[in-house]
Amino acid sequence: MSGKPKSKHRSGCPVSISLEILGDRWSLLIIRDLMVRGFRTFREFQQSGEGIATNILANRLRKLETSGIIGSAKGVKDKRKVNYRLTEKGVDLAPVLLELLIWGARHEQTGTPCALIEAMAKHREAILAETRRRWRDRDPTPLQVDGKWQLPQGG
Amino acid sequence: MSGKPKSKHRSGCPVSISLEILGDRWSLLIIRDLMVRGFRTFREFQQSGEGIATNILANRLRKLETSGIIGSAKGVKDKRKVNYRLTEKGVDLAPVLLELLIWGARHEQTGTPCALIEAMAKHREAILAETRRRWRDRDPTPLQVDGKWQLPQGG
DNA sequence: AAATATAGCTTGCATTCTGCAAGTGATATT
DNA sequence: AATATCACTTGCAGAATGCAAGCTATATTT
Repeated sequence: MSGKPKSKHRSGCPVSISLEILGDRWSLLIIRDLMVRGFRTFREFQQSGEGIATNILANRLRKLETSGIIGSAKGVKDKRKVNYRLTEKGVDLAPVLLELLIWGARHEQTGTPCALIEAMAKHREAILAETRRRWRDRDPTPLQVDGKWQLPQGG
Repeated sequence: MSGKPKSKHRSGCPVSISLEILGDRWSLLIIRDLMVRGFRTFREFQQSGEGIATNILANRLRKLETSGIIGSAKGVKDKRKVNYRLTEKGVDLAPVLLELLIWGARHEQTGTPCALIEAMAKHREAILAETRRRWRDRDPTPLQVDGKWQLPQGG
């Protein structure tokens, strides 16, 4: 019953508030795995290849859930498993992720072919529309498999 | 002359590499201040209102310069001052910043009016074009003053 | 049914990063 | 000449991170 405000932000700037939630090395990678790789479980995130420690992963999943970006549910077939999924708030991060991808691919040595980068920048809206559609339809197949994009009409 | 690779990345994923550079609570805020508020000096960043510590600020400015996102030059009138500026690589972060802004404004309590958020989302391309133009023309006036956007035809 | 394996964490500990206050050196102003 | 300002640097305490090991619940194998 205290009169204190629940959240104390550094400032009212939306960018600042977004960074308080997402501004670390791991959170957006987890969201990427959920969004484009179709990962659902703790194990999958852990073996994602980036080498996140299990305590950090558990901590980030908890924070993302608290922030309303992801949700979780126990597996029905295998009750040991916990299936994570993006919320609408989470899938709304698709543009952020896509812009980070385009920027990194353009300016850093990532091995991404130039033509592919420019194609992604050009078909930005189509990629985002497909991402949202897949989420709405609960389409479980990954958008990206082994680094290759699975888009309609081969964008 | 060693055969070691200069940079060891967690993975080749562009998102991952972008986050190794930008994935913290402060870097993108400094870029925001350069891009939309017209800040140029250490003092200005420090007094930006978010409360960054001076050692962290110095560290981030150094890292951003090493990454080629910003450049710096001693002041000509006042030689104590160091003027920072975005490089092209830095200004290419405008879409990332804008998407973070739109996401935060949509999903968090930032006091941003709904109408303004949707206007920004709608006029995305115009805002980005204006940002790039201002950078190319070295237009020194801030894009945003006291939280109000200074855009042609009042977008 | 008992033993073993797997999934999703938690714990302990050493290292690194962060935040805060104070201090420093090079200009600039009074 | 004294004082102020700018851009940092330093010291230190506390928080976050990375790594290995352990733990509990459920599933699979024998």
